[in-house]
Amino acid sequence: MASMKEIAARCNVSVATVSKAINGYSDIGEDTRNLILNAASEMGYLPNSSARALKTKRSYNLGVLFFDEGMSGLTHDYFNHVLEHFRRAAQEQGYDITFVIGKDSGRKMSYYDHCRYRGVDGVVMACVDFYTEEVLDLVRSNIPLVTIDHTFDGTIAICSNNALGMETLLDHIYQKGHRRIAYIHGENTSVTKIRLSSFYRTAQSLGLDIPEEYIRRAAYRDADKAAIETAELLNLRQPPTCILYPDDYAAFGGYTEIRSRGLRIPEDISIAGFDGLDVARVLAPRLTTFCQDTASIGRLAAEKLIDLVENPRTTVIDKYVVDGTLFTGGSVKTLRAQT
Amino acid sequence: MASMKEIAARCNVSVATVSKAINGYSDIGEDTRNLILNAASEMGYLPNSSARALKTKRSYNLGVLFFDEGMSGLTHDYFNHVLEHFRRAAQEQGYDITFVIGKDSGRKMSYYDHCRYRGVDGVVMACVDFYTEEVLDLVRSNIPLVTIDHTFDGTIAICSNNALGMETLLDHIYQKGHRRIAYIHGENTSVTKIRLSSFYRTAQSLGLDIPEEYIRRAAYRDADKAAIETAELLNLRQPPTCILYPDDYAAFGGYTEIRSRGLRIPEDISIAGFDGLDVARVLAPRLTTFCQDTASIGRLAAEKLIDLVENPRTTVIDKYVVDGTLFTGGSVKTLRAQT
DNA sequence: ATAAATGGCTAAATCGTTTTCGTTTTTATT
DNA sequence: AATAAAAACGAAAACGATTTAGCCATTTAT
Repeated sequence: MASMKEIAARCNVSVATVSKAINGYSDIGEDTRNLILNAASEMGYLPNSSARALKTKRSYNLGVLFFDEGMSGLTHDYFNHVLEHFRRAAQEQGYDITFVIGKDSGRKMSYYDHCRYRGVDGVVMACVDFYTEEVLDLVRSNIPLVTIDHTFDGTIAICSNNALGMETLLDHIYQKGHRRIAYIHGENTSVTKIRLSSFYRTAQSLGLDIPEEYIRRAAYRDADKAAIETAELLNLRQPPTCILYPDDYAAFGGYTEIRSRGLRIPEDISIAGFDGLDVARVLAPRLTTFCQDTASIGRLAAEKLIDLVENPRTTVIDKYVVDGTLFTGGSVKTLRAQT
Repeated sequence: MASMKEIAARCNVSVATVSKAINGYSDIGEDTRNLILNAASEMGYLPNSSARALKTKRSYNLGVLFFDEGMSGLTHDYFNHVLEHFRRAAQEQGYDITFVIGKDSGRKMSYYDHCRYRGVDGVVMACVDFYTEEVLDLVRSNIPLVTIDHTFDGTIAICSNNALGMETLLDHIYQKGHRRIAYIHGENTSVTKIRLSSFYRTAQSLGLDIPEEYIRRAAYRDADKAAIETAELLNLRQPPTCILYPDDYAAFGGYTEIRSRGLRIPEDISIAGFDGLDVARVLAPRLTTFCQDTASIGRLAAEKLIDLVENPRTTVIDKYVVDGTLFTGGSVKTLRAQT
């Protein structure tokens, strides 16, 4: 309500002086500054973010771009954990966030246009299909960008260490004595590719032979599909002794299918998830899974993005890899070594 | 990049004319309008939201205020479902959303100040502690407001029909033959109060006698506490035959505790949840629960808030109650009637 | 033929800041 | 005492839109 103009009038100074006093410029006398600051707080002055943004071209707003196969948006477990920490870190530094949508959401504006329209200072993007024209337009623009779990040339990337996760998980299972290990992987994203290749690489270095029929596919968080694929695996003449799932939630589909056949976990078959979200904690036996460090990922993304916004560089090739940790539940049985 | 000024220059008209042409005013000739519109799209014109907001005092931004005991934020299952639909509905109508934070988040600005600073056109609030001074300042302000699952005088409220939910659930369980029914309720919020009183009311109308020791407390989504309370209930000399939980996730704590004692669900004891979120779907047996209609709640909140923003009224006392539906899983056993 | 109404357009003020470039006054330097 | 330098402040333009009031030229009514 109260503007600089009113403060200026009250203090008999110009609005330029008010602006400088409030923004801590050095060419304002001690006494006038105090006069102005007191008046400002008495009058409940707040800067007008629109006016400021208009003039400075800095909105203190960060765009969040998220799009996944299932259109789950904020209900996406992994993403909302990352985003929650991103939001906190951003807001601690005075940045608010805005959800960027594109034509897929029925609007005429593209992602890039939406960003321009709102004047966001930077954008974080996650889990989208990274290769549509609309996304690439944004990537090629001069808007500071941080990608999560994907690497573009010339952008900052924050990546969960999926390769390590898969390696750790598989190694753990191997150490427990398992040799027939199946992997139901997720949709065709860069994350999945990394996990899959890590799976093969680790298997090879362990000397494991993974029959092709042990590799199957179910979408992220699709428990029903996971159950179906589990059934397929169990029906094999030589079923696996352990099944890996794309995420903890999908692993539930496994629990269901396995138990509906009267089999027990882990006595009759072992399973493991990926993500380490809350759901993994509540099952009995607890699910062995690889916990991604969503807090660090979100926070780091915010910090690096803000740093890029405030210290523009022409070329950026930073990639930060965030490690996770293995959570050992009771869903993987210790077998005596057998080949 | 391209501003109205540039379009005006290119078309040899004034910027006023450009503005009117773009905003569909009637006093612009057919031909000039087309000229301008073509130039605008060729030049990739986009309105500048800051400039527009500065002049019109309408930001097309809606504030989202959410605060819960556990600081779960976007990871809160019920809330993120509601919010996802709120966001979609809002963005369909050209509104973006901004997370409003207050002093609790370590910033110097209060909720109200944050709203003023960003010039949000309206605010939706949910699941916060509705009676802090900071929140009340916002409620008493002249910013259009919609509350979710809480009623203030003079604001629009969108409420999930928790009373119906509890009644439906309890009635269902009663019909299944249960008479000794325990209820582990959530934290002390208005929602919990409604459910609790509905529980008592329904119990009374069914002629049920609920011993005080059957009523216990665990925070929302606190599976561990729920497990502890479950243990207490099972240790009673006269344990219940069915236990109600504050939410589906908490019910998991029940599964765990119950099974760790070698008891079976529902053969030895029945349980039911509340919320009907995805997690309820993946357990075996599926959890009987009351599904809140988060999609309708979120969408309705957006529609009503935007309507209020665009059609200001001085007094508002609307309350919309959104019904949910019972999901009958296999977690409640049919007993032969016994008193 | 004149007055009134209409259509099509513009000038200019305004929203609330930031920022450049002065100007004035004071203080330091020689 | 003259000059230079520093300190404190202000005028005004600019950011990109919206909107009011008015102007001019036609058209229509009288």
